[in-house]
Amino acid sequence: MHSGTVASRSADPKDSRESRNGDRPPLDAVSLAIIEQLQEDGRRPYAAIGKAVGLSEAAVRQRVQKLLDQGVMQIVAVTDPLTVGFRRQAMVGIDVEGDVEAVADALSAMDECEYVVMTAGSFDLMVEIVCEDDDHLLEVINGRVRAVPGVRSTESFVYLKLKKQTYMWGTR
Amino acid sequence: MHSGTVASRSADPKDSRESRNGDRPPLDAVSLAIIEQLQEDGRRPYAAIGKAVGLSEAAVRQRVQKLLDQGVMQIVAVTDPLTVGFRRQAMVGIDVEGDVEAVADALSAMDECEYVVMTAGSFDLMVEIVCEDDDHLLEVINGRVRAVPGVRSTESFVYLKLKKQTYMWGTR
DNA sequence: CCCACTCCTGCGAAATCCGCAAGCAGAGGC
DNA sequence: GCCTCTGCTTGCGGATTTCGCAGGAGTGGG
Repeated sequence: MHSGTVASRSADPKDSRESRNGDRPPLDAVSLAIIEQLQEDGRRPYAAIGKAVGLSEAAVRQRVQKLLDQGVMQIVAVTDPLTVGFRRQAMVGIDVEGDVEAVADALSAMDECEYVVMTAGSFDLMVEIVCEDDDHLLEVINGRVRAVPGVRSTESFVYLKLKKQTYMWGTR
Repeated sequence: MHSGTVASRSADPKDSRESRNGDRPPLDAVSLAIIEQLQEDGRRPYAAIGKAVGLSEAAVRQRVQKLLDQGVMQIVAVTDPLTVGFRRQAMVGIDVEGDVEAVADALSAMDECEYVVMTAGSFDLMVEIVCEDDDHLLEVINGRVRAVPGVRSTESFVYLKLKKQTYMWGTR
C-alpha cells in the first residue's frame, strides 16, 4: 500500500470509503505511539507496547481494539506480490469525463484494482492494478477499465521493479 | 501499501531491495493459505490458522517464522495517513536521464517517499510522497526531488481522495 | 449532588505462544 | 540399500499473553 484509506471495519474484506476522513478526532499522542509500535511489529504483545508507551496492558488492549473498530488502523500481513504469483503490475492514469467519483467506484469494484485514488493534475484518477500475467493485464486495462462509462483515456505505467515500500508514518 | 516489495528482514525499518525477486521458490499452496489468513487478521492465533489450512499449530508457527525471516511477508499495522496527521500526499512521475536505478535509490532514501517503483512508459519512476502539509510537499518535490542528479522533469498528482486500498492478493 | 460517560488500573482464569524431543515420511545423493 | 536432509506431527510443560470484569478517577450535564 501505499498510504491510504483503510477498511471501515476489519472484518470487511474490501473497502471503499464513503465517509470523509476528517470527521474523526485527530488521534492523541499515545495512540500514535501505539500505532508506531504495531507498525514495527503487528504481533507485538500488549504488555510490551504498554511498557513502551506508558500504559497498562489492559489500556493498550482497549485502545488497539478501538482503533481497529473505528477503522483507523488494520493489522495485516503484507507481501511482495511477485513472490505470491502476481507477475504484472501497472499504475494507470485515467482521464475522466463526467462524474469522477462514479468512475472511481466502478474501478474500486474490480478485484485487480488494488489502489484507487482521485488526483489533481493531468489525470483525474490513478489506479494500481495487480495481475497474474500480461494477458490478464491487457484484459483488465483494455477490456474492463476502458469500458467503464466516463473513462476518456488511460495511460499505463507497467512496473519494472519495486524499489521501496514502507508503512512507517508516524515513525518519523 | 500497494503491492510491493517487502523488507528483506522484518527487523529492518527501511527496505530498498537489492536482490531480484524471482530468485525465491514460488511459494506453495499451504503458505499461500497461511498468508491469506494473516491478511484477514494479522494477529490470528497459530492454532486457528492451522485448523484453516490443515496443519498443526507448530508447523504453522515454523512456516510463519520462516516467511517473516525470508522477508516474503511482514505483519504490520497500516493506517489512513490522513487520520495520523499527514494531510498532503501526491504521486509524482519522474523523467530520468542517465542511471534510473541510482535516482530510485536516492529517492528511496527520503523518509517522505513511501513508495518508489521503476516503470515503463512516459515516466521512468513513480514515487508516492506523504507530507504533513502543502509547504512540506512543496519543499520535498521542488527542493529535494528535483535536486537529485539525473532527474530531468517531474509531474505531480496531488491526492484529493483515496477511494480504495487493499492487501488481498492471494485471496482472489 | 448525582448521574452518565470515558479511560484507566488490577487481577484472576483461560488461551496462546514457544521451545524441545521423538518419531515418521518423502526426496535426493551415492 | 543406506544415509542425510527437510518438513510435518504429536506431545509436553512452562512462560507469556489474552481476555473479561470489577473498581476507581476525572469530566461534564442537569
